Amino acid sequence: MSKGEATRQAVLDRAAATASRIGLAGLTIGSLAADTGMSKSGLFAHFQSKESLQTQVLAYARELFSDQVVRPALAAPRGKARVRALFEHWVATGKEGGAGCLFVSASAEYDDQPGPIRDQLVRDHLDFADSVAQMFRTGISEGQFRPDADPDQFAHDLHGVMLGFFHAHRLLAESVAEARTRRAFENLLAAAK
Amino acid sequence: MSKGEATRQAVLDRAAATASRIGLAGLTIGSLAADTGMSKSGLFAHFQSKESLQTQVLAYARELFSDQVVRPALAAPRGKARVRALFEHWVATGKEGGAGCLFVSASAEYDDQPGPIRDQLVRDHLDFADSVAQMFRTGISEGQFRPDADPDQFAHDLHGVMLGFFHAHRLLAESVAEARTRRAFENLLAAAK
DNA sequence: ACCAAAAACGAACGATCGTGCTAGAAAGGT
DNA sequence: ACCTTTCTAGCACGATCGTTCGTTTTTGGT
Repeated sequence: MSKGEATRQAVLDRAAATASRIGLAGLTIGSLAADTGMSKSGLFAHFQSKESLQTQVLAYARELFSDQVVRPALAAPRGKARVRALFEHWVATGKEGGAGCLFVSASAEYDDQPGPIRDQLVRDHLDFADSVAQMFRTGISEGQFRPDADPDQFAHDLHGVMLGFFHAHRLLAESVAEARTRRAFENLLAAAK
Repeated sequence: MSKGEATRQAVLDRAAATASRIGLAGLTIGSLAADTGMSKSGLFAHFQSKESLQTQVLAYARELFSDQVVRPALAAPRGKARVRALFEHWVATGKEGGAGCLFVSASAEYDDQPGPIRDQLVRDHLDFADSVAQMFRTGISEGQFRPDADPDQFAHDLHGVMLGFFHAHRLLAESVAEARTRRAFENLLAAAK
């Protein structure tokens, strides 16, 4: 990996961490340069514009999320166990301000602002929702879920459960957030069997 | 109502609308002044600081939300009907970018930034969650919900359902968002009976 | 060791940010 | 109709925003 690519990755890593705290729109070339010990112009040269920086942060976060949540789940046995593994890894990232948080806050920030950032968020979400639905579908064909259950509805519902988790855990710092989320998830699974 | 108070309200109304689109942190004295046809300093004089403006916008949005969602629900017969009315009005505000959206995006924005704004968001949410739980509790004593159901868990779950709705409706503009949300809500009610 | 290419820097730009200060316009009670 | 209070505009400030440009340093292949 070339030197330039290495620093680009380092910047993106730091940017993703910052963005999951103060939001993707709150990112600033200046403060990001200060964080990484670079000059503003030196950092800027790696990205052609601020918007490009933001979309690259998003792409970087998606890779992170895939590594931390999706791929580990795919390692679990297909069907219900895989859905459960997905949930567990998803919760785990949420507890430590991982990549999941970035998508939650970014989605809320850009849900009404057309442009490439929003487009990318939409694409990523649809992709991920499809993956979830597919995992659930496999559970149906394995006979672990009711055959008349709706995979897309399950993906939607699970997403709502996770949004509720992020809200309760990060905003309210409720110690019960995880317990409530687990109950909600189990209820979801129970309703599908 | 004095002239000053009238313009203050007008500014807050416009600010709330803008904030529900681009976020509470995205508010700007300058652009807000341009929107309302005032000078920057003339507008600023009504609020002592930007942060004060933001907290006042939040307070204004809470009144709006109470008027549009909570109070109409309280007009419905107690118990399950009231919970259902709450849900209906909640969905209605979400469909037209009302006050509910502001809280969703603001919560995501400030969930990791300590300060008065976050504090106010937490207070408002706890208050509202208590109201929801209380409505549900009444449903229990009316015999419409299982006596061993957990009112706080219900409030948490319903909130998750609504977050899922806002996400699907506003980000993805899914036409099925409302239908999925209704199904999720009915499942929640069914599980409580 | 040389040298082209890549990477980082420093300075500067116009714009806009939030925030004061001061003078004038409007409002409203008398 | 006056006078005090309230409201609004104009102007300026330091800071920071994203971005450009020219120069200097570093890198890595030969």
